[in-house]
Amino acid sequence: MKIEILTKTENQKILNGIISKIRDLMNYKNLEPGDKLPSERMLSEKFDVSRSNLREAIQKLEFYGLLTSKPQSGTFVADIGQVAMNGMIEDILRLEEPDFKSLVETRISLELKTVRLAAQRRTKEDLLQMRMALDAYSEKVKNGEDAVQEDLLFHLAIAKASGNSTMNTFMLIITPQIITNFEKYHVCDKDLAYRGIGEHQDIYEAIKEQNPQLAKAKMKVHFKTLYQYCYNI
Amino acid sequence: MKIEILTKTENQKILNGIISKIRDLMNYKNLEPGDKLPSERMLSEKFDVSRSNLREAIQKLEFYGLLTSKPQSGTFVADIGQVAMNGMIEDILRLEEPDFKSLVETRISLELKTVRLAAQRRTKEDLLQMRMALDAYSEKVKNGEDAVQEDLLFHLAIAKASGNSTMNTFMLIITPQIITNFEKYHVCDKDLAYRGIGEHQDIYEAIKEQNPQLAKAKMKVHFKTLYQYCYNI
DNA sequence: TTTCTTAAATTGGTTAACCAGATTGGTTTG
DNA sequence: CAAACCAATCTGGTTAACCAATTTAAGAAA
Repeated sequence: MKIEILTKTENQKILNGIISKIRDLMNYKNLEPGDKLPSERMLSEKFDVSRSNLREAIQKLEFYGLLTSKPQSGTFVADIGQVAMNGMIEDILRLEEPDFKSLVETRISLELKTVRLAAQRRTKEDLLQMRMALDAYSEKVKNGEDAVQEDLLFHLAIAKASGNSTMNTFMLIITPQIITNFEKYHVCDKDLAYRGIGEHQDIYEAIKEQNPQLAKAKMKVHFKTLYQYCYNI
Repeated sequence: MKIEILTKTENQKILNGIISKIRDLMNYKNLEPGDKLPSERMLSEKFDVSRSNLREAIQKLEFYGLLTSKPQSGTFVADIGQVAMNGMIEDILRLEEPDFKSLVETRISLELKTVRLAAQRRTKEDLLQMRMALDAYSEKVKNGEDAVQEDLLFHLAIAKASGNSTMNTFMLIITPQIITNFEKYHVCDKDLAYRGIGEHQDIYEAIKEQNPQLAKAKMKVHFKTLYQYCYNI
């Protein structure tokens, strides 16, 4: 068989095609939670795709919790009924690449929550890590150096201190994309960076004092100065 | 070479081991943004792991936006400096499986935002889809059937109407895990389901009227009844 | 007829061989 | 001397062969 190299978007298209075929099959066969899918080999032949592509598709559905595969046994429908299964797969297929505005919106929403949780739950170790990130940030800014990374680490330290592993994960997912965009558009100028020092300090103090409402307010201030230029992009 | 089948947790451990080795290498070699990593074959030999395992590790770092690999060319460090790179990898390695409480907290926080955005941005198609999900839910409840799926689809319709693809994705990620837990602990009794009809209706109306604050308030009410039993688990 | 045993077939996971495109270094050519 | 060219090599991606655990069902034993 001839080997073909695909770009990532082409590959994505094929994957989505396979996923929709899997959905159709599950509907046609009326597969219910716990039922076993046909084997990978059979499906790849039936759909006329390579087994590795089919595997990728299954793994994507596994990521969203819709299928689970057991070694040497089979791939099974998760505990999700047909209605929800169809709805979710449709959503997954329609998912588009996130735009910068979506990322920023989501970050603000998440951080206004993590900062409150951090104020409630922070341990001494959490405080120490935040302190270190904060100091590293100040140092860089005062030396006139770029401090986007240190800024980021301070915010990630807050996410960690929130004690919510889901939000922590989400912050990790969106953070690098935000950094990339920030650097691309040169969002951070020096004046902004200087103001950032005091704002970080305020947030840190509020968390230290375990004052969730104050922490949230200070985070809001921080975002306001951060993103006042953003929406012109 | 002898083939070994691993459980998913064992595999996860190996993956994390490889990731930390990649981090060490990047530090030792002072790799900067844009620099090329050694080839997969070299790394797999150097780390004494299979190439496929190494590939998985790289793909995980790609998922978090820390590396990008170009076909027939190489794997490159993303536009993230060494400090942030180290911090993020450390966070990724420490990530634990989300507990139910984290999921619920995150869902509430996300949905209180998506519902406001949906009220601002919903199109007529969005309304239609929400209406359909809502009717399907009522129907099921009135027939005394389980309606967890239809409930879910209503909430996903709101996420879609929010016009924020990032939040939409996040909702898709956490939703199946929440359903599974709900069904496991039998959170939803019939009384709750009946009240859900009216609450959904209220949320829908607020979104239709494009009243973000009211929509948020109604969503809060909905969550209150939904999760009043949850925290006993 | 029922239950236990066992061997063959099936399955998802893993490894190794292979492919096509990109890179690179040297050579040729203007 | 510089630019264009070309082939050998290297790279990530893809496929096919292989592995071991599981499942299945046929056969033996009760």
